Amino acid sequence: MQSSTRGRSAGRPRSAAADTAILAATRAALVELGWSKLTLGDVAARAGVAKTTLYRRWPGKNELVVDAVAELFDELRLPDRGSLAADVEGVVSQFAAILARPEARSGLMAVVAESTRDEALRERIRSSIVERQKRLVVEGKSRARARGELPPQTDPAEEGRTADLVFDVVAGAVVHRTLVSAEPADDTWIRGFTRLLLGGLREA
Amino acid sequence: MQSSTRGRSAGRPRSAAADTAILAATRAALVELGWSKLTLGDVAARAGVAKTTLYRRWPGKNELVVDAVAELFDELRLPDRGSLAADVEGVVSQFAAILARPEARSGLMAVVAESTRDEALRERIRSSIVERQKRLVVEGKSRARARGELPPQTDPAEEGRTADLVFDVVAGAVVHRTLVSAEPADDTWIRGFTRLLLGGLREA
Amino acid sequence: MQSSTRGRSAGRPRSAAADTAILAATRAALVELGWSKLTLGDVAARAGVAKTTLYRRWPGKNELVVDAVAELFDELRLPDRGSLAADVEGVVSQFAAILARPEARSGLMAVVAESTRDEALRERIRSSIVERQKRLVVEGKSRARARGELPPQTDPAEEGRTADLVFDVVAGAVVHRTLVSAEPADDTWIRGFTRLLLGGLREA
Amino acid sequence: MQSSTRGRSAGRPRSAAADTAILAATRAALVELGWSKLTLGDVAARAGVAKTTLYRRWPGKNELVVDAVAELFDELRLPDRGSLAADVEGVVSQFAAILARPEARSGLMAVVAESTRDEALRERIRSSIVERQKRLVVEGKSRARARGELPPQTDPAEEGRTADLVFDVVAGAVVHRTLVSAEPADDTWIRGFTRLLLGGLREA
DNA sequence: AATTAATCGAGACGGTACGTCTCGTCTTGGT
DNA sequence: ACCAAGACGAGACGTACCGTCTCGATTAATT
Repeated sequence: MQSSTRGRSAGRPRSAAADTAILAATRAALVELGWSKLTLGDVAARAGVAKTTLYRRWPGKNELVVDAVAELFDELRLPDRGSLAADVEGVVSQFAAILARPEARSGLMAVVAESTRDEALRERIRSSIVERQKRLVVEGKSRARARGELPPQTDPAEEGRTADLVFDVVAGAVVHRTLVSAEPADDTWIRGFTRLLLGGLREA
Repeated sequence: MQSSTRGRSAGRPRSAAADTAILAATRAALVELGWSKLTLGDVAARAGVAKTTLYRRWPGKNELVVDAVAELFDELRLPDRGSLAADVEGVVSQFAAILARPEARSGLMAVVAESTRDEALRERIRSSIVERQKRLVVEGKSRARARGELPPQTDPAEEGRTADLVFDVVAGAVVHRTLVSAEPADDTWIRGFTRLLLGGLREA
Repeated sequence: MQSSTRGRSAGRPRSAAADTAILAATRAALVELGWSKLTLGDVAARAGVAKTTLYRRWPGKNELVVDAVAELFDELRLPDRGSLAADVEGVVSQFAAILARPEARSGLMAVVAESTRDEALRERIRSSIVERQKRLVVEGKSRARARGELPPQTDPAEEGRTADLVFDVVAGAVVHRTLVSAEPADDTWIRGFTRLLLGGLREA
Repeated sequence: MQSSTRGRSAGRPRSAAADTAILAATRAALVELGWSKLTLGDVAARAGVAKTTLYRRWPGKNELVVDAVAELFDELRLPDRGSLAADVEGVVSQFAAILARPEARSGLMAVVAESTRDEALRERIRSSIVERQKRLVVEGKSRARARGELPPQTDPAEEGRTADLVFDVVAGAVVHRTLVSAEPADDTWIRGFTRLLLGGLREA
């Protein structure tokens, strides 16, 4: 009795609007309550959805928050500002702006903390957030190379290692500045950091 | 009438042994259960202490974990290995080793996450962990200066800013590498990172 | 749109079996532990029910015990033994037998004590126990009147007052004998009490 | 080397004022909080005394409340009003007045309830309250006999049984009226009850 | 006057139960 | 087959008292 070709199963299809509403409700709850006081019952209520609907789509709080937060980082862009230094400053500035938003601050570190004991969650974070944003480093480098600010690529493996290192340094420094040291990543700080990073890159 | 100057307060004094037992039990619970499944009732039971004793001394789970984790970082030393590069590699290596221990991994990020919504907790982390370990940066720099590897100090304010920046970069990069990217900070990575950092420092 | 008239409310309906199990468990706990050592957690465990289920249905220990004890008194019957004296002796004997059971002894006085400071509880006791059993007095009187042992009813208000008085005297005397004086209400005592009561009734 | 005859032990003697203060504080707490919310810590604080002092003198809450309540019933008097009926009405009225006071209402029934599972407490209640007040029945009867309202005593054992019965009926009826039926034992009720009681007594 | 010993206040201690909250699952009837 | 509603078993939360225990400080009677 299966009419269509693919497994378009019978019965009422899942509401597409529900996913959007749930993720938005999750971010709203993160803003108001923070991660530890966020409850799935509350998210369901905000989204106008039953708890069962929520559990049907996400295994639990951690995975839900990862998805809700991941969307925030997709806003990052790498605008061409003419020089490598300016490009780096621009993207760092955008990154700092996202980390200044409470829904990101609260959620991101919490799921990272949880991920230290949950391999599946770690993988989810890596694929949804980390690897997804490494595009910025790769793109930035190739653009700098086109401008002649960096020497042409040599060993691809070495290339990957350097990209990973740069990503850890950039993301780590901004996160540590804003969340651990709890001081603003303002323009002065960003300029200082960029000078240090590019200096290191030229030497290495 | 109170005879003495300060309040050698009346009543039975608090047991000093209890504090030690509680912090050790907290670390043990972090290893076994991780932050989110750690319960204060369980910690109390492990420490052979009543829940009330625990609540009498710490306001809650977050503050307890901060204190339990802070002690771990006091193990950090800055041994003189003859050159700035070797010194940095040494301390980064120790730092990475601590972050490889599950009681640190689980606890540290979680309290940072909580601190995004709790000013008092943020201050506790800062004074117990962050500021406390900046000593390493200061000491390393002065040692390098004595060796002539760095120019003598000029502006003290500028000096402080640089120390903060270096601390954010070092701590942030190692944390991001081990917890977010979830890859080991092995000797290869440490050498690469140190080269980048020192290159940047010389330029800046 | 709600189709039916009254709120056949949505959601899973409450388990009817739980109520029965909880009241039985309450009586069992009263027998073993008495009122003051009875805990709602223990009752829930005995009934194979979660604490929340219990709190969803009763506001607290007092109300639960009232309901558990009230059922005991519904066993009282007024068998026709041929004369008013024999009827009274019969029902007093049954009443004494109930008060000899530990689940009644423990619970009844305790909730009466609590009710001195809780109007709602007082009303609950009155409707579930006191007024409910006054039927025995009314029925006994009408039966005696049919036999010609008592004069026909005159003033209905006066009638009600007398019924209340008789109920207080009978219930009070038996309770005081068994619980305060703490001596058994055996056949000798019951005969003596019945003679005194009926003597007074004929005069009054 | 004990000099004196009795064991007048050395050391600081117990404060006599403390007992008075504690019993008064207990009654005050009964009025404000009732039995179930009365805590020994609170009583100690009201009495300006340490908890240890209180536990040194009473085994627990129940015994303390018995002693605090027992003093209330010592106020009962049997004034000579000229006839048995008037005497009974007088003492019943006093008894009802005491039971109208919250410190008696709250405490009395609670300790009776507790006593159903505590033999030592039951004995304490009996000796401090019940037997102590049976004097009223004995005195009332002998006075009535002197007036010729009752026949002279015959069998002493039978005499004791009757006194017990009368005490149970009087105390039980008043308690039941005021605490269980929770209606006032006003003059109308007292007159009705006295008529019933004396009618029964003359017949029996 | 010095000694002795039980009392006193204060308050921390190991326990236990409280009543509430959230979890993730399981029934309902309705769409 | 999906949905909203809401009851369910489970178990941690942070608080309140329990009755006991250490403290140093009093306070009389005995030396």
